[in-house]
Amino acid sequence: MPKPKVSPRKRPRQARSTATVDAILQAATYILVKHGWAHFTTNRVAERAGVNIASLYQYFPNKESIVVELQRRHVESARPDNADAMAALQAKGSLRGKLGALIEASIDEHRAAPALHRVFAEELPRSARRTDPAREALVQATLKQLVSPFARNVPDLDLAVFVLRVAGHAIVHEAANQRPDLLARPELAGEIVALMERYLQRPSPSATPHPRKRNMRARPLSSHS
Amino acid sequence: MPKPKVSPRKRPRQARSTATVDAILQAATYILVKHGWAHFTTNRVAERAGVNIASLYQYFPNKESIVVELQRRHVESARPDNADAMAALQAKGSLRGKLGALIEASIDEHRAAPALHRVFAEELPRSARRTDPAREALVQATLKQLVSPFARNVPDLDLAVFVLRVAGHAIVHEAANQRPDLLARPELAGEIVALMERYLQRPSPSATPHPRKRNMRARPLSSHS
DNA sequence: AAATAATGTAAGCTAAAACTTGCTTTGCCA
DNA sequence: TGGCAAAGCAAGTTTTAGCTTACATTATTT
Repeated sequence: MPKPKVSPRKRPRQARSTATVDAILQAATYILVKHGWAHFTTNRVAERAGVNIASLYQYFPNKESIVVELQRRHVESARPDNADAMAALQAKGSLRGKLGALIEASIDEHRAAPALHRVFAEELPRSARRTDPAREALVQATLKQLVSPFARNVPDLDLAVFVLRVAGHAIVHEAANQRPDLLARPELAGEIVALMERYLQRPSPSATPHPRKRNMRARPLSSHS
Repeated sequence: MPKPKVSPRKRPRQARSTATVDAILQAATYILVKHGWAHFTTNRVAERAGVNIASLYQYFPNKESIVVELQRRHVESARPDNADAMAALQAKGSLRGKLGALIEASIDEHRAAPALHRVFAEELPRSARRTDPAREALVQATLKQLVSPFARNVPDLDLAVFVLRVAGHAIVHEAANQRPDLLARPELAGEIVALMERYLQRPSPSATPHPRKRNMRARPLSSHS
């Protein structure tokens, strides 16, 4: 399989052409969000952008490259936020504070453009998706650095960090896409922090493993189907 | 937009034709798993199945209907497992036992056909995806029933159940798709249970909010970036 | 202001992929 | 064993969508 091109075949040099490119990307965003990848065609994008299809192909070598550029601009615009979040992270001394800053940043990012975010994460085929495994690994490592000083009675820190990372992201992502009402509520971040914090800081194993005495107050009201 | 048809235009009546349908579905599975939705074409499916394209269209009105049937059979085959899991759930008295049974069932389900599961969840376009919102709501309600007797100091049970449901599923799903090594490890279920259990059973609010005395042993080794 | 480069567009081409038509073969049943 | 319905297939048709060619227009440079 030949690696598909991704970089534009021509760089816009005049104001006119950068406006054209912007129009194309804006139209592409609209089509993707409104109709999904299945109906995302170059002809349609060009039509909605009000530019000729041939002009589109002057700046984008193929269909995929349009959404690649969209994703590039998307993460680009999120970078300053990430920098802020990182600074805030260093400032907080407590685990709770650090986790809170992290989650808030993630929620903000999802709030910014939830529909587009969903398309990138769920709708694109693998060929057009910018999966950056290096970035994933970096996040994993950073998170591990962050939480490791606070972990108590965690048998496998790598496993725990995986659990935390996936859970945290999934909750925010799912709320953004399926339950915008939840994303809007201020308690959400606190709940995720609680989930993570208590998972990381467990009582010493000797306290729990006594099997008797466990359910002195845990009997349900009625546990029928 | 006219609702696309989904039911076969002709029901197979002889053994020969049910074999044809099976061959089509098997080929469809192969193509989907191996090459993804982008390369999933009716001609290709028919070719691999060794049946004529016209025969395919005798039993499937269109391309989408093939993967819809695939999904139908998939959940069909998972149903007995679910029944078993439900029975096991009732048997366990403790929260830990119930959660453990639930997670184990989910892990088993993902272990059974991880590649196909991934395709259904991540690769299909919305038009071909069988999202059953009623089922989602049912899961949410069932889970709430299950955990509500055990929740301690949880401010909003609905929110908490959302958090649990999404986190649990995401961890298993992500492990199945990105980290098969993790899915194979027996500790995984225990970790997820720990995450859920401790999140649900929190100390009374008056115990934590003393800000001093918090970090008597939590100072990191070295917290440089 | 002429030359040249950048940008824009009308009108297609092409290949692929969804889907049909018309006919033959196969199996069931009296 | 002949009649009939189910099943199968060769060879299309048609539409769609990615992409190109050849030319026209607009800006920049000297």
